[in-house]
Amino acid sequence: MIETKAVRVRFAPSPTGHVHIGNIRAAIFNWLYARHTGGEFLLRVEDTDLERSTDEAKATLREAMAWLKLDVDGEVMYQSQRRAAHLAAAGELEASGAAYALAGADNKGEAVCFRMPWDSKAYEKVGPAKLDVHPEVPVTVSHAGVKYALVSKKGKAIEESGCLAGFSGLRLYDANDVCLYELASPETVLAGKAEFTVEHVVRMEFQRRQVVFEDLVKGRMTKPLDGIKDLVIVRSTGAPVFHLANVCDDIVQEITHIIRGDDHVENTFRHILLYDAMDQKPPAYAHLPMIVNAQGKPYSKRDGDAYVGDFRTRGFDPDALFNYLTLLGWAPGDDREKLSREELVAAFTLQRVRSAPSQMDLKKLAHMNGQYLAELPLDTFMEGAREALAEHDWGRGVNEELFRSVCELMQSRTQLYPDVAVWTYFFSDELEYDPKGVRKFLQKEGVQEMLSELRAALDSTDFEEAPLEAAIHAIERAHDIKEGKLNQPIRVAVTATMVGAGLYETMVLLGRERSLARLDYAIENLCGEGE
RNA sequence: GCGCCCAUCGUCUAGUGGUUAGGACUCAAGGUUUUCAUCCUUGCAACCGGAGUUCGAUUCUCCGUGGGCGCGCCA
Repeated sequence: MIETKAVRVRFAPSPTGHVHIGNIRAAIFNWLYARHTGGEFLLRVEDTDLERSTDEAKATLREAMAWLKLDVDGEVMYQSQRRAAHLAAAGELEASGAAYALAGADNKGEAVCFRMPWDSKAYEKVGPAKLDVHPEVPVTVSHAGVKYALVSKKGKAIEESGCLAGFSGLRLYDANDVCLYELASPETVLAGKAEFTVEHVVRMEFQRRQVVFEDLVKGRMTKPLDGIKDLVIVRSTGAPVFHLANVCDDIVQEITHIIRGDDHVENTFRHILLYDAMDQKPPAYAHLPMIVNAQGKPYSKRDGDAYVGDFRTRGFDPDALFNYLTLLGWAPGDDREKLSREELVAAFTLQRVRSAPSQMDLKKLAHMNGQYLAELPLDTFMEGAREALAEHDWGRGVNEELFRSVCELMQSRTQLYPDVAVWTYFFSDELEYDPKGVRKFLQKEGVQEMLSELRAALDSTDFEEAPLEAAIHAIERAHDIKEGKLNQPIRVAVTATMVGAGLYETMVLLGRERSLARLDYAIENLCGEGE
């Protein structure tokens, strides 16, 4: 019988700035996985870099998560408070011989360095390796690794180094094919009892080994051990390094699945060895593809739209953004795209995550946002609209009843909240008439006359949809033009634009006084033949 | 430079050893609508290249090419 441990995942951002769209996507995937499996979603704030971590960043982080409704289970862990535990772990590693002291380059003290273990379950033999070495640079072999120089195409020396474990069965040869050195007993070297510097080496041979782990989205991952370096886990200042803190805390929080950005793949090869050295079983890993900008490049500080808060101020709905971001690098496998939280939770699996980077498409996001806005409860829509309206002078302190009616009328045709900028004509009398509309619909033969007649007729017309329509149609019939032909001229006259909701409804909302005043203004000042 | 990873319409993606390679956004053309939006119909548009395996490769393998990531006493 297999006992399956309850899933525990975490989002572990470092609060050094605004929350990046890629970061929050990692949070979303973690959250989805936790909810899908009935596990727990933890938050760990990695604020060990005290100089760059700010309270403001911590606050915006929590805001962004709350906005996207990413509810956290359990206590939030602040990594800065775990420093003692991290240092203790480093001490144990050093005591057991798994880590060693490293003299600081600037003589400021000793750092602690984790040595890639000589043996591990994660290693796998891949056969012999042969490397050409630059003869003028001596090869050094010590418990801290092997340093050597390869030869570039132009004959220059390229300095390289790798952990000692990467060079099992190492042999160094000179130009006469004489073996100058053989790593016969790694124990002696590992214990720091012997160190070698060998000159005039032109070739090195060793048994290549690689580190292996199974990634839930990328599959089997391998990396040659000789390309891996030992890892500083405590700085010479005495501060624990990310790698140590990260692994220690994941152990303490009993994290079962680490779901994070692709940029951490390389760390994983070393982290699993750290787990090993601490006698812990590594968690499962899932590395998510990166999100890139419209140029196909990673988001940088120059991309203003990379921060979660920006999406909010630009008028996106959190559920729409959540839905869209979920679809970046993941798909349910059928043709569904607009999915509710529940549907997303039900459908989400790590197996279906892609492993190629994907680009944001703001147009598609906006389209989806429009769908979400249209379905929002009126009161929720009003909140967002009110916020966006407050950006405009004419949009503050508006009549509540009118505002509600306008929202009702316009909700279905609003894609982004800032689109409410076009609602001016409902709330203000300072209108800027669309010149194209004026030319096309008002400065036409007969329009002035018909509008005048309509104006007169409206004095005795109820401002309700049906009577308005009837009155307009009567004029049209009298002038022998198609019903509806007069609507656009009227629209331009009373709203100053060519687009909007139904004309009759719009006029009702505008009310008699405003509608007639604008009609008067238009007849007097805007009509007449254009030249 | 070295290492790891990736590659289907412009973009997000589905999919298969034999399919008219499907959907969505965008764009274009129609229809509905008093206009706009919604909605509906139609259209444009993709398997990076080359070898190999195979009766057959977009799919499997290898080699290129392109892209991303990593190579810190940052996280």
